[in-house]
Amino acid sequence: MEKKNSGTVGVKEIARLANVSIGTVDRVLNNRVGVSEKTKAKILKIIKELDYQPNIFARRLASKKKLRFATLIPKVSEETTYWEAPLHGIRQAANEIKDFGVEVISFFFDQNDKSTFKDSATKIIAGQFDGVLMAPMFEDESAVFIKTCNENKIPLVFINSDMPGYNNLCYIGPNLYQSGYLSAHIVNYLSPADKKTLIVNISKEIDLHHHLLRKEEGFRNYFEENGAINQISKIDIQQTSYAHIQQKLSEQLSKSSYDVVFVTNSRVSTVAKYFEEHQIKGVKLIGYDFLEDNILHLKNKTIDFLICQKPQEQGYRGVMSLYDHLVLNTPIEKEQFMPIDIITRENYQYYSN
Amino acid sequence: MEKKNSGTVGVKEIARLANVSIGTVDRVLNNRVGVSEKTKAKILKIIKELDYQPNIFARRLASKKKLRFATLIPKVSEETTYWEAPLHGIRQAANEIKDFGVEVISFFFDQNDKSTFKDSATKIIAGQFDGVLMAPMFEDESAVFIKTCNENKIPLVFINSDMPGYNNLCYIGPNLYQSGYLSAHIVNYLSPADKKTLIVNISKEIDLHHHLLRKEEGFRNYFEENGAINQISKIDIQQTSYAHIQQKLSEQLSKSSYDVVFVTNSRVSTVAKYFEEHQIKGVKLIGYDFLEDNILHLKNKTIDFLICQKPQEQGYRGVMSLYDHLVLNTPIEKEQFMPIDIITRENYQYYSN
DNA sequence: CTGAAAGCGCTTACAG
DNA sequence: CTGAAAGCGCTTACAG
Repeated sequence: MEKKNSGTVGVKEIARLANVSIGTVDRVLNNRVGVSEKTKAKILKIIKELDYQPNIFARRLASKKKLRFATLIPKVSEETTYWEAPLHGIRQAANEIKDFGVEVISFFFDQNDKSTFKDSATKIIAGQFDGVLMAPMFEDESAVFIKTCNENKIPLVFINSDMPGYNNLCYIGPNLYQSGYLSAHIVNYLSPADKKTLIVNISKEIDLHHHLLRKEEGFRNYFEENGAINQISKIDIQQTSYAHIQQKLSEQLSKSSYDVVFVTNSRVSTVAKYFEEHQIKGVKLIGYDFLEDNILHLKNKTIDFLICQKPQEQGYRGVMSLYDHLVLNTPIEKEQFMPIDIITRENYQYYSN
Repeated sequence: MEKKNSGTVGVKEIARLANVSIGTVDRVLNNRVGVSEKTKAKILKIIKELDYQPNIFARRLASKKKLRFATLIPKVSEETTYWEAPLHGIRQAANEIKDFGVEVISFFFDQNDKSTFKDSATKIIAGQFDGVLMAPMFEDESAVFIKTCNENKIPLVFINSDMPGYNNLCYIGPNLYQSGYLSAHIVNYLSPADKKTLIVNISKEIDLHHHLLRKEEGFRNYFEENGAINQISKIDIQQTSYAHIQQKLSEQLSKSSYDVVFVTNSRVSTVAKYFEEHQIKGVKLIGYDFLEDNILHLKNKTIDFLICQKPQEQGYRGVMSLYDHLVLNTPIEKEQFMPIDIITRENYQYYSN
């Protein structure tokens, strides 16, 4: 009467071998309390010897356990649609794991208003979630939130920008310094040999500004380390309205002309708009992110290169990391840097964010 | 006595509503024979009204159905390790879906020996597989194999290179023309303005050669369409030994010097080796593929750019497409072009094949 | 053409 | 601390 399934062993077989019931096997399998050390050891030994692999389908079918993840990222604004992509990735992951009993709930904040971050953070704490994914943009407010999560033993994933020195499960996002470094490397290939380069930082929030400075640092260091001839100027624009940006750019460009302009974030489309309106030609323009506006100017030939770091995948992998950690108990790599993709008008058609 | 699971409906509920047994519901669900048109219609109606979604876990747990996929790609040779990556992707996919009852068996052929392709193809036909993934490198031999698969109603996925006009499930791989076009676009940014460019095709097999010509075509057309000043020469090297390549390159370079050399495949490392041994400097070198040898020369600064098209993902998505088609019954996109990635010495660290 | 029962490999109360 | 039973939502023979 061979009625065993071929090859794979199950709880029943383990129970038989250990002379206990399957209930007891289940208890040690899911390390629940209420098993004597002795029988526990015996069962553990058998499990190991047999290299027992639980059947995830049977487990899911029988289990009623549910997990809940919270995500906390900036909301999509008129100023930038960048955060659509991570949200899309989060939703994709949520969809894939919902059949496995996990629910993902999204919270948002306004990049220009720290209080909205605090409000959402408070809601998440109150919501008793099992895992959290966040974009830690505001340092102080994030630090407070992280501390509370740590106290409640809620695993935290950071995406898009890191906060080193905190107790998070992992970081998934760009290496900012290296992306600036790469940009300089590209610039270095462009003619003429002794180019005049302008770095443009556009950002309202001081906290966000730090990230741009990391890119600037990478950019500058490339030229230093490689001894390339290059004159670098820079301009910080701390208001994001077009009128203001326009005025600042006009001031700067009246003082000097440039061969290359490097915009350290996705606002590059604003600079492109300025170039087009003012008929500025022959200046190589490099910026960040695969956004509709930017792609438009890439097609126009106003923007030459866009650097992009898979924002959608950041959201996707962020949620999946929580799942892998909490459900599958897989070890998670602490720092997961995204590829640094170079997008031009001849390969953007096939790019996947 | 509410013991129904919240929200979701199952076969039991459908059976109750239709006044039949769950066995009958199961029959129409999996469109098996032996149900009267009348009850079938009734059940179908209820399924639709309830928007019934089967529980995949229960299905897998209860089902004993197995599927078998075959893959047919070149074997890794000393000449090139390129095919490690697609194989790796295939294995990754195989691993992910093995719990879902599908087995993936890999067959190989020698790129320099068509008879090995035919041998493996024969084995696959004999093996009665449910789906096939292949790299259709040899046109005539592939055509015969494809025909047999079509007759046996075995779905076919092509990776790496396409064979348009055949009845395949989908193609997953590069747009060769566009990758040549992009390469030219990059070259166009390089100094000096009026560069002398050399195209190098290295390939033994005539069939493979066609693919290189598609890239060359894209490369040349870019300059034509963009009216850029450029002098293009080219050299076809039909033996792949280093001695032969060396001789051919020496001949060519003795006639003229070049600013840029574009190698249309992964053999670019051989050209790099030649440059290093012969102390040729200041020539920009562009080629294909994220292979260990190539990356070495990228780090050396002999190779400037590598174009890469995610070979591992091609294998992964190829197998997954068969799975999605056969198991999940998802619609599959016929042409799936890979991104065209630009790799330099400053971003290769983070590249994922 | 249709139904009733057993079973897939787990987890979940419940009883002791 | 441990066991026996019911059940998760399907599929699979088997009987009629």
